[in-house]
Amino acid sequence: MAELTLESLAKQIGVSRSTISRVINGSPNVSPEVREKVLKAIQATGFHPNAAARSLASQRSWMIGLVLPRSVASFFRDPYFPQLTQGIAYSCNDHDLSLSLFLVANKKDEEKILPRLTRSGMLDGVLVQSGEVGDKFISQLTKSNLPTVVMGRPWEPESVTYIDVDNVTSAANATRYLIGLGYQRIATITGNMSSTVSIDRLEGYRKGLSASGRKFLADLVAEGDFTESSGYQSMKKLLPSKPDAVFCASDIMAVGAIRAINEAGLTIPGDIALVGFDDIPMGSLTTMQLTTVRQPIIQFGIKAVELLIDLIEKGSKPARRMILDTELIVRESCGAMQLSSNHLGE
Amino acid sequence: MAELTLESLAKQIGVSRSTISRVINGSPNVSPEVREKVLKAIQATGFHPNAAARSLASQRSWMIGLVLPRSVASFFRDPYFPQLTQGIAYSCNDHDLSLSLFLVANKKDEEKILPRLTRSGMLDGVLVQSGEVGDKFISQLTKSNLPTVVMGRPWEPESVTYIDVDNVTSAANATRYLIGLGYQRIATITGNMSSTVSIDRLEGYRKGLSASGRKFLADLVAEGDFTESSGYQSMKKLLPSKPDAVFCASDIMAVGAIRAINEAGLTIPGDIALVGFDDIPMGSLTTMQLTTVRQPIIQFGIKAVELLIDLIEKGSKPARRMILDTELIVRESCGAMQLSSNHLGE
DNA sequence: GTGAAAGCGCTAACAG
DNA sequence: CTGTTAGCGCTTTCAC
Repeated sequence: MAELTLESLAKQIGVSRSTISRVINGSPNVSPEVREKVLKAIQATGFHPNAAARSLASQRSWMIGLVLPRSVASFFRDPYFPQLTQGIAYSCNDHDLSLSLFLVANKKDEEKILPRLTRSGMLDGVLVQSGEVGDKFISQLTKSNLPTVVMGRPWEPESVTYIDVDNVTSAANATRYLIGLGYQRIATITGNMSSTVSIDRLEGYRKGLSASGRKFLADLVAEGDFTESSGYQSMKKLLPSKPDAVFCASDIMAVGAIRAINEAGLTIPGDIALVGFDDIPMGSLTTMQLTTVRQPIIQFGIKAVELLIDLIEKGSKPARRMILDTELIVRESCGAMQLSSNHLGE
Repeated sequence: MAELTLESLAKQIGVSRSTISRVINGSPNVSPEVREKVLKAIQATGFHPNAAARSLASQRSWMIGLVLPRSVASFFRDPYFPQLTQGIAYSCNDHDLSLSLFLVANKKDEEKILPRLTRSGMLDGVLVQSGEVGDKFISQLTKSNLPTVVMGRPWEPESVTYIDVDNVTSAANATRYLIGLGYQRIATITGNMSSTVSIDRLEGYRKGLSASGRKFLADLVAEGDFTESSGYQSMKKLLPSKPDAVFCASDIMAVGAIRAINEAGLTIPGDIALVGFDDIPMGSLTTMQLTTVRQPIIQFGIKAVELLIDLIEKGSKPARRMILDTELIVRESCGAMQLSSNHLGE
């Protein structure tokens, strides 16, 4: 088949290429009859405008990037990220955007990818996962002219647009909930403390304690790194301190903690109560019904895309901030089910 | 800062834009001195060519697509896919390609995405995950002019390029291995039989049985769908038939089977031996050391990208076919460890 | 070895 | 409401 272009199509149906361009781009300045005729021709020929030519002329690519910096190496270990990616991808479909995925493996990738992102005009904007404190790569991105939405609180939030959940309040609420259930020695397993999300959740844990007049005890805190095995190791470190409850900064670490608790011959929630964070689908991970702070992961992705679209269309300034709500989902592992039956309807 | 283009850069350093283009694209027809000067200027200014202009002129986008059809809904449930994606993304980085991700959620997405894929010139080629038998979307893709590599055996393999592991032989070997260990009633949990991979692994199971003169018994076969819960349900269905070993078509279904076996008060491998497929990282899934058929998932992604590059550069014809090897990883769940200590070094 | 010139296929003023 | 025209920033002949 001959190359199908605006020009050739235009000749076929006897209009100018501008007219076809107008109907494709939804311009109101086309008469109904002509629009009908053009639409029919497009349908019949299966014409689709050339993306490169379109981008070049309009200075818009209709493509956004999803960037996972090197510091987010756990990326495809934690079910959180695949879910997030799914939310983002579906949202892109709904908005007729294409999604480009950049997984940064190493320093060399960073150097190759950064200029491609910021200077090639390939993308209208990017979504980048907040990584470690001090990550140069992310700050170079936010300082560039490319519309950028950071997912998770950035290290230096000044004048950068980001979306996050309220980790501090969520963690404080979870901790206070455990206190309310009567637990005395509430421990926490944190993520790696080089990330803002871990800092925030630990901060929430502290606040939850102090709001109820409890002391913060260093030997009831263990640092993990958002992997299952770190949850397991951290729990083993905590056991000698005899906690009767543990707030885990992620579900996947809670799964590791469960393993350590079981191995020690202890029961949940009888000996140790547990609360996680995320509410990832646990079907395959453990049979324990985990009480957890639910993050609206899919929604997070959807909102992130919409925030980015807003940035692209209305400019990056002023920086915007969107904080999504979480919800404490009470299940077996915190022991509340045994104390009351009020929550059984969950 | 003023817009940086080939033209403006050329003026700055007193050469023509063709010359700069030549050094960027590695043409040999540039004198060493000029090349040096240009390189320095590019370095200093951080110049990066505009992607759209480049694509338009060269008819190449240096971008490939990863397409996950609707029929692969389990996508972000099974750890297999995130790993595969990672392999593909890293390989793209190495080859200076960009990766575009298309997750098809529904019929409407299919209709919107297909023409964008095949007619917009946005992509140099696509990788598509083989889905259900009869998937129209996939066959439209393979019949288009867009270079396409199918991952997994396609429904109609004639003249389509694909990459796969030898599922039939792998499953047959696993089955024969169980026979060799002395098991008498070997069952299997399959994936959804609408997919070629499930068909192939069941076929291998049959071949493994018949190669040893065993009969194929319908009540020792249960159909799952590659989810953990389907593994659990399938195992429950199989229990009344008293199998002493089970070959599971995926690790994630094996995890479900383990759960069902444990719930029934039976032990592994004492009462029932188990072999899985994939060799996904099980850290967080179960404490059982699962014997399994290892697929080289990351390698699969890397090779798929290289196959696609070959198609793009040398044309889609003739169709190519690449079959990767698997390896049986012997661990506790098949009972071999108790029979001999030869494999302990694994 | 280097520069000039002709597009690549589209959008977006600008006329009419 | 529609057509004409001038680019968007690059690659790629073609001369020199």
